[in-house]
Amino acid sequence: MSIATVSLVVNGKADGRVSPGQQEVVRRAVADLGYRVDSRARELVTGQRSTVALLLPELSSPFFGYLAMGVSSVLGGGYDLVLAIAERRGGGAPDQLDRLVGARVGGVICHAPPDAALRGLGTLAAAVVLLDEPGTAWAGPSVLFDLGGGADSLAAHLLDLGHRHIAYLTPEPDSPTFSLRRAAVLRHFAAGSGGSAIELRAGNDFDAAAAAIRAVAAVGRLNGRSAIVCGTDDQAYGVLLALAELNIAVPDEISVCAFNDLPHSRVVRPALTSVALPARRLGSCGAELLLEVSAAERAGRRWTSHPSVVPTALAVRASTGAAPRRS
Amino acid sequence: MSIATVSLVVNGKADGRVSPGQQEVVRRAVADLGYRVDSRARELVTGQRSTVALLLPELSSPFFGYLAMGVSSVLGGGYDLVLAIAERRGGGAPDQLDRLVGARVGGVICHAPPDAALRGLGTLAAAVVLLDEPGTAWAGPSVLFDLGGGADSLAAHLLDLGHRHIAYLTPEPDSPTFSLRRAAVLRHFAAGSGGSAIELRAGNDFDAAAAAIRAVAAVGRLNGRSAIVCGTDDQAYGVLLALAELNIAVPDEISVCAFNDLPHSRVVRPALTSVALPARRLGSCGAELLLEVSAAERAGRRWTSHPSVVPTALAVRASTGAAPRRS
DNA sequence: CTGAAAGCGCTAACAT
DNA sequence: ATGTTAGCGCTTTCAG
Repeated sequence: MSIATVSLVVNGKADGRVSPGQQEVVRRAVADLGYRVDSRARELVTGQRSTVALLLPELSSPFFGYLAMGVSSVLGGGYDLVLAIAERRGGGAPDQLDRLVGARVGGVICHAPPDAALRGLGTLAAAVVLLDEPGTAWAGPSVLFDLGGGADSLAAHLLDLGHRHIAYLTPEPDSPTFSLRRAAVLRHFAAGSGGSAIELRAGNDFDAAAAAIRAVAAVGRLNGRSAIVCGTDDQAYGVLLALAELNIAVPDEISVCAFNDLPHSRVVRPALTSVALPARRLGSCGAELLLEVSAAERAGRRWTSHPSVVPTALAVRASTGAAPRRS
Repeated sequence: MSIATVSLVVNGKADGRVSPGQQEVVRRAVADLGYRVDSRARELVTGQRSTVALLLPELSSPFFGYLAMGVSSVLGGGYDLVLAIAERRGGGAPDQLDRLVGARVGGVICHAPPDAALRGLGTLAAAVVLLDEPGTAWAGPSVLFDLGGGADSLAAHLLDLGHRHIAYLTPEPDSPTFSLRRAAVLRHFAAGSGGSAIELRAGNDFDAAAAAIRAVAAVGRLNGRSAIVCGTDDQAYGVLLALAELNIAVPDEISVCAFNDLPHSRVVRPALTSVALPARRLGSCGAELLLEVSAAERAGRRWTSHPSVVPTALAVRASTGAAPRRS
């Protein structure tokens, strides 16, 4: 039993080339010794790549958890998924990228890359797909949310309820997905159409959002606003917190809504009206796209196409109601 | 400039062995070509392992997100983190493990492994640390929450408020961490001490928990219970949902509390009293432990010690209040 | 100080 | 049907 024979058997290429007897012998030995092929050595000689990297800014929001599960589920048992969390403060993104090229990953799926990383991605010599990164210079494969559609539904809902004057709270640091959400909502409340909007900024977490609202309320800038629209659910939760403290009734005095529709939006009080952004599908579409792209690249074709877009839907709940009559 | 010289330079072992001139030449070439060492080939020859696997049951709860971030932050740039999600239904755990041994991972950090996986872990020939898996047959390195302490605080809080008759909702499928939480709470409400408890089971998500409560309330089994304790925050959110539907006031008619203290527990209404289980620390301690263990193994020593335990703390909020006078 | 050579664990083409 | 050989991209002796 030579070393090459073993290779043939474990790779299922032993069809007419190894006698059934030998095959059994090999199989038993493999089982007894608990032998597994060293995938690194295998890839070294075959040149195939069986690991894909998922590059995320963080993982504390369930949004990214769902996204990762979506990716994982389509990659399944066929690939190793390496997780790179590019926590902004660390600035460790370049490091992470270096590791990935060193590991010869077969592909990268990337959400909200720090700008430095975005440039580095080009160098990667691997298939790259970008997620939820609309309207950047990126010409490569990507999958987007239908944010425009979602924003339109949300605005229509608000307009229906009589809201004309809103505040828009947007996460900072800004990013393309956030600025698109903002622009797509705000254009429905442009001054010309009899509406108006003020813009607020705060970090993308409960406390920062709550603090921003408290500060704005303290100087009376919320007066005359009948709705607050937030870039993310997490911000909206903070807004709800602050409004409760301030004894401002939602939605009777002011309506609140946002983008994401995390599961928790059903259970906060009042339950949050939100544009559902199906993260899991974003991840699974991204992974499927990556697989296609890298297959195409391996076949020598360059892959070109418009971004895939995953649909969004407005979930209407108790946090939005009719605008109060202006006093 | 030979191939070996390059190796010396890029590995910083060129001290007195390569002339400064050559070093510069090499460095420039490396920069120009964008060359990175192939870490797979390197590890093939050196025998070192620079990737660790994180094995999780799912990622949709922020709990696991924080855990993963904790792991990632201590592993930092030094290791690749491969993520294996062993979604229970898939039963894909054995597959996942096979991949990991094939990839020759240097270590595995594991939370709530399916039983099949747990057995397989022994075979792994890599350092393994278990997280939040108390009192199993596992004798190896692990890090635990101080669940006993947390349960005691929670029970004391409830007892203080006059609660004697509770319902305990526990996630299913059961697991060691869940059964320990349950046992540690329930012993404070044993029949002998003038208390009583009924046990409820439901899947670990909002809807399953809500359905369980509705079902139990429908047959009047909640009568006489002044508090519901849940194994996880997610269950408690479902309970809150169901109770609101049923027009049962929390905490005036019935108190609700749980384990985990996810960030969202501050924003549900009423805000949830919960035992804080710092997931991020669990992850970072786990990663540190793994690093120690594998260093020890490499040095030939076997690593033995008691499990590390990360402290817990009770966060008291509005969902628990004085037990109503029994009618 | 530098380069040639061996070999890590594998696969694929080539002999036997 | 089986075994032998040549490398995949590296690191590490060991001669020059």
